[in-house]
Amino acid sequence: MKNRRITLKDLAKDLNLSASTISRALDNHPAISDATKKKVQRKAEELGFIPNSIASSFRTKKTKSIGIIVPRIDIHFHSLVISGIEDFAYKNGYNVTIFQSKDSLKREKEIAKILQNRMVDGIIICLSIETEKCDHFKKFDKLGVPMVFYDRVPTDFDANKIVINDFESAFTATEHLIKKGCKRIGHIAGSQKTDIFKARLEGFKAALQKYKLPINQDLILYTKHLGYEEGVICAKKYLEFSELPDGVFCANDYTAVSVIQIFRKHGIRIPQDVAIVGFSNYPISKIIEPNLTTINDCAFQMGESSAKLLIRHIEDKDEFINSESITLRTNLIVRESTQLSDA
Amino acid sequence: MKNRRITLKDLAKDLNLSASTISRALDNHPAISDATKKKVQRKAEELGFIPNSIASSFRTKKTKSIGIIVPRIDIHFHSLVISGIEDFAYKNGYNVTIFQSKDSLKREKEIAKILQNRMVDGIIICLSIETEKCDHFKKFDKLGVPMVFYDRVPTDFDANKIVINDFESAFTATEHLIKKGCKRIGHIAGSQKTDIFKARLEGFKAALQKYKLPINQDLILYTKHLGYEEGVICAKKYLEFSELPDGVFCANDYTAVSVIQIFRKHGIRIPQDVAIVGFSNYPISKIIEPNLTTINDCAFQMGESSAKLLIRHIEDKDEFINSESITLRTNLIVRESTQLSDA
DNA sequence: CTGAAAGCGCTTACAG
DNA sequence: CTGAAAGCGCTTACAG
Repeated sequence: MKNRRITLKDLAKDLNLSASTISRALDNHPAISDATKKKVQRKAEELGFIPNSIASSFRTKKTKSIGIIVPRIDIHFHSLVISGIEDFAYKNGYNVTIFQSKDSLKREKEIAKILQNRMVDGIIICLSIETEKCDHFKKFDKLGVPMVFYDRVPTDFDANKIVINDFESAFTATEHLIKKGCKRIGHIAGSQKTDIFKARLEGFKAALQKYKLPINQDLILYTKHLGYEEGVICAKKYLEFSELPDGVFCANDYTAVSVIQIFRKHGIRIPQDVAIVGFSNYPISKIIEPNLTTINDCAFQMGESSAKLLIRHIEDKDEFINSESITLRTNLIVRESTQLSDA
Repeated sequence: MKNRRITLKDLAKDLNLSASTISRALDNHPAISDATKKKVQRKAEELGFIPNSIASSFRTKKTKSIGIIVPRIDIHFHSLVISGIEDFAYKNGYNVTIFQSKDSLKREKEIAKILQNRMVDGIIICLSIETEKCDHFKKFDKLGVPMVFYDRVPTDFDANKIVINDFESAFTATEHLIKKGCKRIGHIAGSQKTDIFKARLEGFKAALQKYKLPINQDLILYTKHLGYEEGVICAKKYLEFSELPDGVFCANDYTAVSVIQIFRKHGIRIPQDVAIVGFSNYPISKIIEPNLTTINDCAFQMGESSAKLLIRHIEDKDEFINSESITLRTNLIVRESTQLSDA
């Protein structure tokens, strides 16, 4: 029982007006009289007219659609970013089409190819972990399709970027430990191939230097993916030392959680014996006992900002701007893993 | 420096062929000679021709696009489902556009209105918590746009559904506690306005009945949203009883985690004194100590199945099928919260 | 095996 | 304030 859908023409015939007038009336065009607009709107409502957005996109070459490429959407950080993007996009009449690169460069390239078919007005990207060169994205510049990168951003060309200040955040986290009296501070680092983890390590070192604490290379442990299991291994390494660290700054919350759990199993009190700081403010940081002090990386806001920047670039192309780079403010959330609760 | 994009016509002129032939050649149409196909494909490659998918959609009335409406994408369950949908859709040449209802009926209706503009070939939906009547989705049936509902599904009309067997899963979870020797089993229930939580409560009761255990209403605690904080409150209620339960089946993992934490704080051993089972297999269930025994609700598979069913309905409309309902298998993952580890 | 032609449903520059 | 006309870039039924 599929009825043919109502088109502009149907409305036009019904009202004895031209399709042009109908189109303008529905678009609230200033040249159309209020009487006509009312009449058209009422009729459109009555017949249940829904404009064919594909036809409109085809004609205007605007899809009001944003493409997103993320490594995986089931990683909490990315799902929060996407949520922020969707929220801002929705409010501004854009919809959001998502693709997962699965951290595969090959798949990222495939997706980039697909997105050239004019399905979207702009693209928001977090690079796959495998991506080192971004040639497959350069063509969008030529095509006039704006891009915004977040979190993992290209280093080989000038692009719109939304990032947090990893160096400064790591500095703040480490400084917090120092101010709590820690003198022998460890760091669990992420892959040094990734800029953001490199910056976190640098921020860590810089804080130690500022406060004239020695940088003890043994206390810096490196992981590949900052996974929970890798955190367990790091924690056990610390336990083998003749002297424990009295504070650990972990480059993410997963590893921080494993350190807390392993240390506690060995009767080490947190924060009295060792204070722990994480990074990202994952949901688990509020649940683990003791609650984890961590850096709030503002993922939702990162999504909002990405969408905002992208839509601005879509809607008014300022020929003088080549690229914009925005750094978001993070904040340290102090919880029990560095501070005894009052209770 | 935006160059005009290459179109079929450009290729046609270049090769002294008609646009029809180009179109067919690129589509691998059987009537076109292999020689021509080769020639066309080579030229297309050379000039960097990318077909305008909007024009094609407009013409064929197929967008190769799926719409998803979820309450929130930053809820882990939904992000897993979406991941499953994206994965299956991608393999089959579909892309995926997401909308968040934010659990608001008003917003869900707005989105339903937007999606009538022919942007998508089909829709996958998890109803907002506020939704009781689904009139705003019925028009898609008339329009011939297939829908698949998952998790929270409509009860007021016949629709394609993908669900798990909540009753049976709850039965299994409770039976597991009984077989571990529990005789006084509590249940933390979700809102009884939601079918799935009602079914979990029923499954709980059915297991008790089967094993001739009394159903003690006092031990059944009701929450609104099964939130972590609500779980804390429930756990404290249990502590006020003259006799503790010796097992608790929680309708989700968050409340199970809070029960574990609160009980342990009061020196209650888990599983020796009280055994705990959750529901959903959230990431935290593997991290909390003791690890949580829980029902794996197969969220990713639910996404895959939803996409598979939807695409089947999009691609070959079988006039005889009015609606399909698929129930997925779940499984109990036994961990330390009900069983002492060997270590 | 290939081509000419029509048309999908809008929007908009131009004319009045 | 309104209309006639062209056209966006494809696809496909029809013809040869």
